[in-house]
Amino acid sequence: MSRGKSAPRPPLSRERVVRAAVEFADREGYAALSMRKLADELGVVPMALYKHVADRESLVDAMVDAVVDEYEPAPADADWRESVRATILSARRALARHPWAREAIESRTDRTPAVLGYMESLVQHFFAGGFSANLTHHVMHALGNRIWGFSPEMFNPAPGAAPREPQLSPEEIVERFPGILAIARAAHADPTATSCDEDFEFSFALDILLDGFARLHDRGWTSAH
Amino acid sequence: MSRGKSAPRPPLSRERVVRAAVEFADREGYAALSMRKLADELGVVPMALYKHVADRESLVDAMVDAVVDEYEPAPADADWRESVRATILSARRALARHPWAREAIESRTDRTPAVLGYMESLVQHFFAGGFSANLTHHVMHALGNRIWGFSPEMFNPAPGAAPREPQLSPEEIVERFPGILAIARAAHADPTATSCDEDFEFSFALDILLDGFARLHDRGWTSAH
DNA sequence: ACGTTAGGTGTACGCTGTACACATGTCAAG
DNA sequence: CTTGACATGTGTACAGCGTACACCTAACGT
Repeated sequence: MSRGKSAPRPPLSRERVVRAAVEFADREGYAALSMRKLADELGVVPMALYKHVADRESLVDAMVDAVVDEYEPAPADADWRESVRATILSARRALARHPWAREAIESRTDRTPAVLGYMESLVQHFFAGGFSANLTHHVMHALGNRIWGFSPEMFNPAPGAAPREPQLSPEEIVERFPGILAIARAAHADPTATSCDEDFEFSFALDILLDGFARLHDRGWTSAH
Repeated sequence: MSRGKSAPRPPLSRERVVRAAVEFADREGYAALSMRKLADELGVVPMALYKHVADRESLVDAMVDAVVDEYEPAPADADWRESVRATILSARRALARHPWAREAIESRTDRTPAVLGYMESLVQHFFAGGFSANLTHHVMHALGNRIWGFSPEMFNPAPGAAPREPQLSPEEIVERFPGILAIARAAHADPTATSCDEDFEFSFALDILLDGFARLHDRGWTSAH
């Protein structure tokens, strides 16, 4: 009799699971993502997911891979500096589309092949610019998580999170943290602005690092291990 | 009669709870810490903790505060650069004593007064060096999480964590990630060494940033907002 | 002597990841 | 056509989590 059931649900697949997870996290945030809610989303019982992903950890791995897949390659004619910069800013654009990816990436301990591939591409940009393996090693460390297009939020709390406590009165802030207050105001032409231009801050720090790399490279720097 | 009970347990207090939590995390790791296990540790029922801390989040806040309290002030006669460097390296030493603090700090969204006080002290070092509020704002962003004494682990997986999958064969690594392999080897005089000198990498990146800050400061740089 | 309160207890709820046994539907081999 | 294997989805169950809420008990100020 086949089945004229109400919902002729397409069969699951690893790819469908991962895509649904990405969309769910885009919509509801990383913290809201759970195996059970994702199963609900797919109209399926939680354990069904485990036929397609080993566990939650490897699902997140796959989600990160999906983000990395969105990175755009650097223009072919660029020098090392432009290549690295363009690649990292492309990562940053992908991150803007998937804000949860920051938390996901920070929580990873293992590197998937896709992730290693991305890091390899950065390394090759430095090599193409004549960087030694030694210097490249150190500059990759110095970039750190910045290769994923994010730097830690210094002043802006995570979006959508209300402070847990009243914390401090304005008077106390003025008295105890005048410096923080001053620099918070100094960054904005509009002194009532509440949030920083994160893109600017990101490029600012990135360029300082790239400048430093260039200088070390020019003078043939190497660590004296 | 009074009570000659077997365990004349000292009464709980917020400080005792926090200290026990710090010791537990030192010993068992951040992931292992739960309200229930901590209560066990203190010979008390889980809900008893809630008489002293509002919830798990504010317990972690207090734990981070405890770490920040261990930071040592910079020598009084140092210039801005030495002061900042010494302060941050002091934070790094505290982090070495409390490895869980990295995860804890990364998971914070609100800043406690103690945390703001630490940031304020850094800001004041820059001010004392003649930095404008504007430049100080940007350099604080550029430092990012580095002010807490850590940079992201690029290559070393979290200590004590076994890889979940065999991942890739050595042949595949050689073929697909020659650059990563090269830089992994280049950093160590001993090519069989498996881990990086994280302290070196940390200072390396920190000094590049401080160099950059000094240069911008010397030329009176300001963002053209 | 008595009401208030601070601190510890016990129970309970809803949430999480996932182990395990089971049902079903598809397909290859006999 | 039958049969057995395999892939896929289901259902139940368990241990763990944070924490709300009602309760008890001991100490203390009046």
